[in-house]
Amino acid sequence: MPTLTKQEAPTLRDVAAAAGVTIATASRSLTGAYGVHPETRKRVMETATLLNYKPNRSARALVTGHSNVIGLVVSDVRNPYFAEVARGAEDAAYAAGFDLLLCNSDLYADRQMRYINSLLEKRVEGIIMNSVANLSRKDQTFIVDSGVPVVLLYQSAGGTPFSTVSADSERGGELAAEYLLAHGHRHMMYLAGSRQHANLSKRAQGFLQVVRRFGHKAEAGVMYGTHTLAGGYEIARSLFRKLGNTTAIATANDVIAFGVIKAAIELGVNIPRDVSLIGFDDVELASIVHPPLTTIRQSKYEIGGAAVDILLRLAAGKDRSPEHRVLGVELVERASVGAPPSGRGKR
Amino acid sequence: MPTLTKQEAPTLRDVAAAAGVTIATASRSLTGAYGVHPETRKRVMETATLLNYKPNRSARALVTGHSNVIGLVVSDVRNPYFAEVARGAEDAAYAAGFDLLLCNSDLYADRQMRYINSLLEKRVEGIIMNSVANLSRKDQTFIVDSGVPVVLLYQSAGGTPFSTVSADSERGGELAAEYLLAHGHRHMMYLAGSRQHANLSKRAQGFLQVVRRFGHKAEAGVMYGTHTLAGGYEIARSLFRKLGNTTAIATANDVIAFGVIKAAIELGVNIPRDVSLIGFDDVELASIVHPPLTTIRQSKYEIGGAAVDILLRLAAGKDRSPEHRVLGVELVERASVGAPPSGRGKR
DNA sequence: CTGAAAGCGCTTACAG
DNA sequence: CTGAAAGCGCTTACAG
Repeated sequence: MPTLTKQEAPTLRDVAAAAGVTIATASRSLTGAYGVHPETRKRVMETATLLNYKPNRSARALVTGHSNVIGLVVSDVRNPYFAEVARGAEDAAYAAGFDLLLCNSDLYADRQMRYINSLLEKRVEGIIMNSVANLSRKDQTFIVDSGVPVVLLYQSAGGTPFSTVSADSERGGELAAEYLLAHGHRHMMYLAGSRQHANLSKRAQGFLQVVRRFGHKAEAGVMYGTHTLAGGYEIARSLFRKLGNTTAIATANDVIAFGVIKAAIELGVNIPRDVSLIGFDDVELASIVHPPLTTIRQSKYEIGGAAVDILLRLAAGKDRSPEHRVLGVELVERASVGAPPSGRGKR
Repeated sequence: MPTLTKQEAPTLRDVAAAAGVTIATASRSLTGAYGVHPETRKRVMETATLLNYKPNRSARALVTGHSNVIGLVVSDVRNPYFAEVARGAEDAAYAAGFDLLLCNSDLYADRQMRYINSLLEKRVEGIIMNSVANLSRKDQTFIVDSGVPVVLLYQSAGGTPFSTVSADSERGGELAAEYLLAHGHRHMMYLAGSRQHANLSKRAQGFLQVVRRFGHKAEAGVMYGTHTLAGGYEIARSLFRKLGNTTAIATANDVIAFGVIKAAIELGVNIPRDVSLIGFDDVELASIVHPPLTTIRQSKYEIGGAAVDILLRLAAGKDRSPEHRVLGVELVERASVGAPPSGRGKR
């Protein structure tokens, strides 16, 4: 096989010389600025493709001040929720000619900050971050002061300097509780995931509020952990050992519910016969899990797209005031919720 | 010119001025080049943090010629396989101080090429691409000629100018066939996904070879489609309508198998009682699906990491000769494969 | 419509 | 150890 001779990549100067113009005219021809004679432009374009010219984006970014890059900082793309968000964001970015930098933080503050710094050095046009809750006050201020548009993926706690996009978490939690109560459940357990996670907390809040409003005949406990399959699995294993009178489990996201299902299969617990289960997210796989998971659907892909939308608007204009969007949720009825078993759940 | 107001991001010049040195010394202090007096360096570093200075990566990239960015072009991050690969790649990149640009091509040639061009303009240090099979000869040559290190995520067809990293697809296919045959299956169907996809084809090849070697008493058909949940679902729906004597289904990846499961649940087909199913990948969710999916495990996360490894080596040295890595596979036994039903599968 | 020139913010030989 | 200067590859006022 012939080894390629690594010739230097042609620059604008090469194109200009070959086309018999100055680099100014070459630049104008290539960037589509008007005020160039059509024939000149045509000639430049042709020699550019002939020479296989590719503009150096670093050089362009340096002079224009625009990187056309957006940073996406999520906990972990392997979480199907974030994969959906990432795809939605990437499609929106692609459509606008922007690139997306993927960062997985595992929600570690130091890793998040290292990413933030790196993105800032890259002069990204904006940053999408799932959460900022585990950062210190100082780190948060640092980000605000940097001036980059930031959109967070949870509901605004009010008065945030960051934009936010999220599903209506509280309403989702309410929906889950109402559904469980309607099926006769009175003793429920809420697997809330991380305490610090704003969305998850809101979901728990919505859930607990409805249960509380129901009166003294219903009750719901809360268990915290990590919002992963492994986290749900761990908690479910201990929960199943002393189920007591709880007849239904609600989880802060589908992945936690998947962990519950895994534990149930292993321990021979039948869902929904022995215990009912309702998730949150409606991840694609929720429908093929056993049993198909009843859950609260949120529009993950659209959330990613909306986040990019906001960022593009913020990056384009001089108005940097934050925007907040809340997308609706709906209950998706499948097969993981049934009536409480007759033996348990009654005092 | 008056001094800059505080809104403008401070530049090296600002830091240098504040520290009482030239930008050359400031630069050397910040980049850690040796030959700077410790006290001078200390002073520069302090004023840099004081001014909240962040080096402009575009400027640095322009002069050094190093972007420290790697491009990852996959079909779709929502495919759990790619999510795993992406995470493995991102972790490796992060550890090396590189950033990862995420691109979803849906395997469309034009979208792939637009990404390639964009990455080339960004002067990425390397590109990880799941496949190049659907690109024209011309496009492939274009990529080779560009000189960027590229690693593909499938087994080398031999003599490729690109590096490759993948699991041992053929061996995986063999493993699946051997397992099914050992369980007494003689009439099998292979859901191969896309015809063009090298890995998937290799898997089918390995599978069919073993069946063929078994002799005239065993047979296997092949059905093509898209390698997605929806694709598996579609094919399975039609397959289940006229199952004939086929008693086992093998799929080219887990996601296709998930589609089969979904169709099975809907049509009341019981796996593995009515028909056995074996997947490929061992995606995290494979264990909690109903029934837990027997499948061939490949090390997805490690594949992503290995791809970055190769790229970093290629980017660092002058040796640009491609490298090929094949990672082992293993069968993970769960509950989706059983004996053939007594009624069918016998002539 | 096109050119000459300044400059974006850095790094790095080359001197001293 | 530090400075003066060139230059990376572009874009864009400013003239003509």
